[in-house]
Amino acid sequence: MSTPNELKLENQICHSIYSATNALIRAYRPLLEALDLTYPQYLVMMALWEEDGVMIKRLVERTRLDAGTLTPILKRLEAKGLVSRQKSHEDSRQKLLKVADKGLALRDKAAKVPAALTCQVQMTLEEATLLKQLSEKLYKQLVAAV
Amino acid sequence: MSTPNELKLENQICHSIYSATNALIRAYRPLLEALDLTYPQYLVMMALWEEDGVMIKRLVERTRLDAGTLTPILKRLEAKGLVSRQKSHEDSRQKLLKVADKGLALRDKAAKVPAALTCQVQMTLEEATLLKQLSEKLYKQLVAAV
DNA sequence: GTAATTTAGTTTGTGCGCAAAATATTATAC
DNA sequence: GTATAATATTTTGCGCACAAACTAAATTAC
Repeated sequence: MSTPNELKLENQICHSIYSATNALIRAYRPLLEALDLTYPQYLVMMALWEEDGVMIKRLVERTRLDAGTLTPILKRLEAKGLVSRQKSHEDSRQKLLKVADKGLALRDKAAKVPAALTCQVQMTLEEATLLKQLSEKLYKQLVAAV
Repeated sequence: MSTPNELKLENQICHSIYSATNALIRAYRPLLEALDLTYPQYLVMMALWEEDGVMIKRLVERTRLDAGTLTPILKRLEAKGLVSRQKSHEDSRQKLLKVADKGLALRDKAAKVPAALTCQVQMTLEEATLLKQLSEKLYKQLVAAV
């Protein structure tokens, strides 16, 4: 018996998305190295640059990383002096995150990253937008399916 | 100065793809647990079910995982008795991979996974196909951009 | 035929990604 | 007001993902 079609690699949507994502993170790496950030760290910084002074719970929502993943990332960002973590006074279970001066200074450098990455991808704006929309749809359905 | 648009999370294509991929792997997890496989291990098994008796180099091409990632995955598959690894006689740098009986038996169980996963995603065939095509395009451009 | 290069695969070290368990604090029940 | 449950975060353990360094074998210079 030969391989059924649905088990053929070339028919796996997940394989395509999976390898595209890995390739994307790999493409970000040399660009982010200049900022001494990994991609997930960069995600967290973007979330905080846009909305500062939030709790971890909020970052979980925004970055879509889970809490167990965020804790060590935030510790590393704190160790680099980019972010501060302090107990909330209202609710001491929570931790308040703030971008430090050094973290804010990094934003200008970071602003060059998206364009540099885009250069490596010759997709039209329509294609890129469509890819984003479809990915969003997939994400939301999978999260809802729980 | 507020966050420039290109640094806003909602404008990050990569964030969408990244979180969609993570959600996808998470959705596969309970289905693959029944086979005692992780998603990358499942990828490797699919590659081997379809084309058996190959070298690692060939698996790197097919699965798009790198050699340093594959080595420990293949060791785990061997430890589970699903795959054998033996030195090639023609070229003893290479290792010949073969699906073991137990690995072949797993294919029938695995055949049910794709349909089960599809149930969680309410996308049309057109959307799914488009997502796959766009992911492929992105992957190929990023790999070529090196 | 030996030195230099290339190739196939492994090892090492760091950082996720996440399930499950643990900790600590707050809210709810009664 | 104390037991119980819920919430926020951390910890633990395992399996990638991958760059860089390494090992061993085969090619190629010459």
